[in-house]
Amino acid sequence: MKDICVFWFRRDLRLSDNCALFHALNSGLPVLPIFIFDETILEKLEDKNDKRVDFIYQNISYLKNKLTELGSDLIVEYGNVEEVWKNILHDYQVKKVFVNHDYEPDAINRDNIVKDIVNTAGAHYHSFKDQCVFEKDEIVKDDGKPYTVFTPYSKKWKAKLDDFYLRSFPSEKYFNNFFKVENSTPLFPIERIGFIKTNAFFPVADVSKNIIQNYSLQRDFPAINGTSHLGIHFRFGTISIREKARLAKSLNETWLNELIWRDFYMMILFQFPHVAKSAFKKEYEQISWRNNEEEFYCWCEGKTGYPIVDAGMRELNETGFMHNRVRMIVASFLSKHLLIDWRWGEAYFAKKLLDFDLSANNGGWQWAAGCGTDAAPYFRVFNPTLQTEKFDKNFEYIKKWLPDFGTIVYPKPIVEHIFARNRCLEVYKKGLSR
DNA sequence: TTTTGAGTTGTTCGA
DNA sequence: GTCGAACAACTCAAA
Repeated sequence: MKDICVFWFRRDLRLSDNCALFHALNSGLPVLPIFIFDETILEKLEDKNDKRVDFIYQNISYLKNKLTELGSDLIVEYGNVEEVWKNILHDYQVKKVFVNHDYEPDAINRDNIVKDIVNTAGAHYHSFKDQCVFEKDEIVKDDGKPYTVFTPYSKKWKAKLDDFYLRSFPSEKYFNNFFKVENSTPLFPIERIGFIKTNAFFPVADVSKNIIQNYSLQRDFPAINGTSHLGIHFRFGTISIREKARLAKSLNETWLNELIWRDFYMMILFQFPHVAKSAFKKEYEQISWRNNEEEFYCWCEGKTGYPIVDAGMRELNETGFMHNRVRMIVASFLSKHLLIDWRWGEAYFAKKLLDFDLSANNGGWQWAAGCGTDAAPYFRVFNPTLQTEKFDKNFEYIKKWLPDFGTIVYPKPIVEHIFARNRCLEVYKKGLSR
C-alpha cells in the first residue's frame, strides 16, 4: 500500500486558493480528498428540502467531477465522522491529514476528536487558517487580550493588513499531486442522505465591480440590488476570503468593513464560546422576555401588521435570503417590540437563511437585542415606519414581497409602536437594574 | 495608574 | 423642515 495524505473538505469547498489543500499538495505525498456528510448535523435539520444541503451536494458533485478529470477522485462518505475517519485510516496508509481551521464550538470538539484518532493511527494532523483574514489571537489589544469593540479592532486589523495576509495559495500548480485512481466512483444520489434536489436558485459566486463600488451608497435600500449576496459562498468556502478582501481593499472601504465584521465575529465566537448559548453581557440574561408564542408565529409568518417587517420575513421564507437592513429591522422588532428572546429569532434565521453562519448570525442578533459585544444601546429601538420612510420610501421592496400592499387594507399592527417602545425600555431597565 | 475620547447601522422632542 | 440634545450610563482602549 502506498503512503498518502488526506485533505478533508469541510467549509472550504473549492480547489483554488485553498490554504490547507495547497499545503497538502506540497507535502510530497499523493493527496486523497475526502468529504463527509455528517449524519449528526444532517439529522438535526427538520426540513428534508433544505436548500443548503443541496448547495453542498451540488458543490461536492462539481468537485468530484473536477477531481475525476484530473485522474483522481473525491471520496464522499455519509455517517458518523469518527467512524468514517477510522475506516479511512484503516483502508489507506495515511501519513498526514490536512484541514482548514473551523472556529465553532461543536466543530472544534469534533476536530479535536478526529485529531486524536489521526494521531493514534500514527499520522500527522495539520490545520490551517483559511476562512478568514485574521483569526483567533492575531488581532489583539496591546495587553494581549481579545478586542470586544469593533472600531479599535478594525483599526488594528487594517494596520496589520498587508499583501502577505492576502496572498493566494495557487493549488492549481500542483494538481498533478492528487492521488491517482483508475476509475472514480459515482456520487450517490442526494436521497441517500435523506434529502432531495430543490431546484433552488443560488446566488452566483461572484459580485460585480459596480455593486462593490456603490456599496456604501446603495447597501441600505432593500429595493436596490446593492449588496454582494456572497454570504452563502463565504459560508461554504466556495470563494476565497483573501481574494474578496483584495477586491474590497481596492474598491470600497465600507464593504471591506463588512468583511472585517465577519472576522470580528468569528474571533468573538472563538474567544468567547459562551455567546453561542447566552448573552455576551451577562446582565442581559436577567431580562424578562415575554416570549408569546402566538406573536412569535406572526413574526415568523410575516403577519405583524408592519409591512417592512412582514416583507422581510416573506422574503426570508420564500428565498432563504433577507436584505441586511431588513434583518436589523425584523431583529429589533422581535427582541424589542415583542420582547421575545433573541435566541428564538436567531434559531429561526439559522433554519431559514441560506447564508447562515453561526458567528455572524449570533453576533447580529446579540447586537440587535443589545446584549452583544458591541451592542446597540438598548434604548435604540428601530421604528419600522420611520425605517420604511428612510429606506423604502416608495414601498418598492414592500410591494415586491407583499403584492397586495396598497390594494387592501393592511392588517392592524400586532402592537402599537409607542406602547411597545416604552414597554421595551421599562422591561430592559428593570432587567438590567437587578 | 489615571485620564480621555469614543462607541455600526436610531428615535424623539422641543426649539 | 431642520437641528441639537437627550436617551443612560458604562466600558473599552490607548495614551
